Amino acid sequence: MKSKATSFDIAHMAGVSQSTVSRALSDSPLVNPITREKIKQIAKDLNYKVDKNASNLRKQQSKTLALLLFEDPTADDSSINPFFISMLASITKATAAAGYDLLVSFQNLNDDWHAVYEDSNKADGLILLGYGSYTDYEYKLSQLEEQETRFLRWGAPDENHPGISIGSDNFQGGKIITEHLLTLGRRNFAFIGEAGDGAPELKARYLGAVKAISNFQLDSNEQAQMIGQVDAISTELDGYQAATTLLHSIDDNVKLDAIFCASDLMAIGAIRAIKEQGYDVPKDIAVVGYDNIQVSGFSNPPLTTVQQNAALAGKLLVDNLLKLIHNEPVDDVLMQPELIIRQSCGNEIKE
Amino acid sequence: MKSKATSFDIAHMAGVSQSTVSRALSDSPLVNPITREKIKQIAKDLNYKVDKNASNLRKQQSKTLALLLFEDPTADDSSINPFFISMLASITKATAAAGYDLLVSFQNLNDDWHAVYEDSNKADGLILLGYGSYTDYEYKLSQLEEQETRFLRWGAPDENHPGISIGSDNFQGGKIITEHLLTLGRRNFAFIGEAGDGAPELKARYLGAVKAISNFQLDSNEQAQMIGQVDAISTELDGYQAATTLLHSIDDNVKLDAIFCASDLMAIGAIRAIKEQGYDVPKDIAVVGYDNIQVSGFSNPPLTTVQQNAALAGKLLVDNLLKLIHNEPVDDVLMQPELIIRQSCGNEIKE
DNA sequence: CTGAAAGCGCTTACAG
DNA sequence: CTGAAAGCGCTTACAG
Repeated sequence: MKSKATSFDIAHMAGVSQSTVSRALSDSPLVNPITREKIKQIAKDLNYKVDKNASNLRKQQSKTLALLLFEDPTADDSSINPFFISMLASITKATAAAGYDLLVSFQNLNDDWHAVYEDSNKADGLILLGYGSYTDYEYKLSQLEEQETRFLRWGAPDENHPGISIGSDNFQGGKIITEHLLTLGRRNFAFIGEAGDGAPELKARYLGAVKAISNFQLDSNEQAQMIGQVDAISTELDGYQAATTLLHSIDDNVKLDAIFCASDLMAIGAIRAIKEQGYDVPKDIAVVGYDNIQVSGFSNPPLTTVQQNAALAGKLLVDNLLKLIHNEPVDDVLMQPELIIRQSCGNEIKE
Repeated sequence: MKSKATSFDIAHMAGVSQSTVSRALSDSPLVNPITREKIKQIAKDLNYKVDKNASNLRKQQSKTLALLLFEDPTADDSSINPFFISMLASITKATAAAGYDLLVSFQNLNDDWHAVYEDSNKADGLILLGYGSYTDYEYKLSQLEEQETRFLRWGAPDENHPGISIGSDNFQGGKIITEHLLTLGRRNFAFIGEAGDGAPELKARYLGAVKAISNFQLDSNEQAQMIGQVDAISTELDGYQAATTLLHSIDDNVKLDAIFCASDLMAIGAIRAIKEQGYDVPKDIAVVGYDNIQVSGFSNPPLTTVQQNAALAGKLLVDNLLKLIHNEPVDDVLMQPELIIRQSCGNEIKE
């Protein structure tokens, strides 16, 4: 490989000092415009680019952000949470728009990841993206904070977690979609998805559903209830199995008429199971999901679901992280999800 | 922010020279084991991490790879080619496994992207990922090559393109899926997807289909033909519109019985259009796609399609790029795609 | 407006 | 096995 030109080479060719080259290329007003143009032309001819390692070292910054993605270790490439994919895209774009580079890393919760990027000056700040329990994680977050690493977490703001976070209001999401089902006349609900502390996002969706039901009872004096809940993580197969279990375990006297799945993929699996058992969706049982992944518009029936705004989320994460880096104050943000109504909730039973 | 510890701080605390600290932390055998452990302990206590900018500057490397993703500028975040998402994941993992970091960037074909990363010493090599015409692109590739930038391109190996590439055999993919349809008794084909030079990957799929048909005629002396082709880019809507156009334009005397779509998303749109026109899939018209995206297993009917091995592709790209960086010889690779048989091709008509 | 010089934090030949 | 020193390629105070 040809050895690359340095600012000294340019200086030599332009007949000026290396300092002047550096100034000219960074558009310093201190340089004579004619000199500047001459230097820029030479730099262009030589395809000279400022060495980032040197300039970052000198300036003590990296103009780089790092995205740490925490995934379920069992997930293979194709099963990465689709919402995260959208986030990844929007984060990448927002980062580029701000003139920063993005270092992407898929992390395992067990890795010794904390602080590596920022501490080694490869990144000016970190974005942590991942669902799930942060218990193992707590300690590392505190460490990040203690080291005064600039980082932002995707997830529900929570006083028990160190650092600032931007998240979607999962409780509200579970509430509005359940309210919609109640409006449509559904009364006997089941939830497919983990509702324990290991999956706080899903738990919040569950609690939102429960809240909607109890509000409804209070307001209308009508009966409505959550009659079942089955743990399930994320895939189509998880949803299929959970729904199968659910249908077998439900008391025949109670007519289950709505299943709220904590993810679209699980909802699609649940629909498959329900059909197999001879029920119709949505006539017998309404099924709704969460995420509004691309598939959900094309499932049969098309899925009613809750959408989180990934584009906005990515932009907020990047913009606020940059504020943090520039020592500007940043607050937690709780984004409101949006209800996407399609056919799987049974709108037609009202006709 | 606390100012970070440097190797001099460690040296001072350990009562040794800074050189010894550097050696100890890089596990040089030149350091007394006891000294080394002492230094490592202090470094750990201080949460010291080697400054990458400094060490990279000194070593003239970055231990970083850059992934440049070229997307259709019209695509929004959610419509990024699903295959690329899988690639992104596998590339990320392969990069991490090799001890490298990954810089990710979504590029516009018009950007002045060429060479920036490597020339500025932010990356040791580049991976270029994107479908479509490389005409605008050609010049920049030559420049990369001229500058002796280490880069690898995803796409069909092609003598007209500078540089080494790893790609999937799209011609073969189009051929095998068409052969499968022929085996199932389909005779009158249409292709949905661009078949021009602007989309060489899709064109190759089309040509593979045409080849399968002409081979079949030769071998069996039976009639089979490609009776239509409609340009379409990528989305469900594109497929829907293209199929609608197709059904309206086809001569009534010829019974179209198979549509090969250049992507799964378009196939799903095509199925929707076909059903709307009152035809059954696959009874009247078989529909097959390409990509094997997650949706395709859940469409109605489930989609027969062609799968490219993204996990292997990502690994090959990274491994071979590293070889290039280490001045080892690397060849073009043409990967063989795999036929995924589901119901949309009409297997049941043989029963 | 320009140049000489210091220094960012490392790694590594050189000398011992 | 260890240390003193050079130098990677920049940016930027300092002096003019």
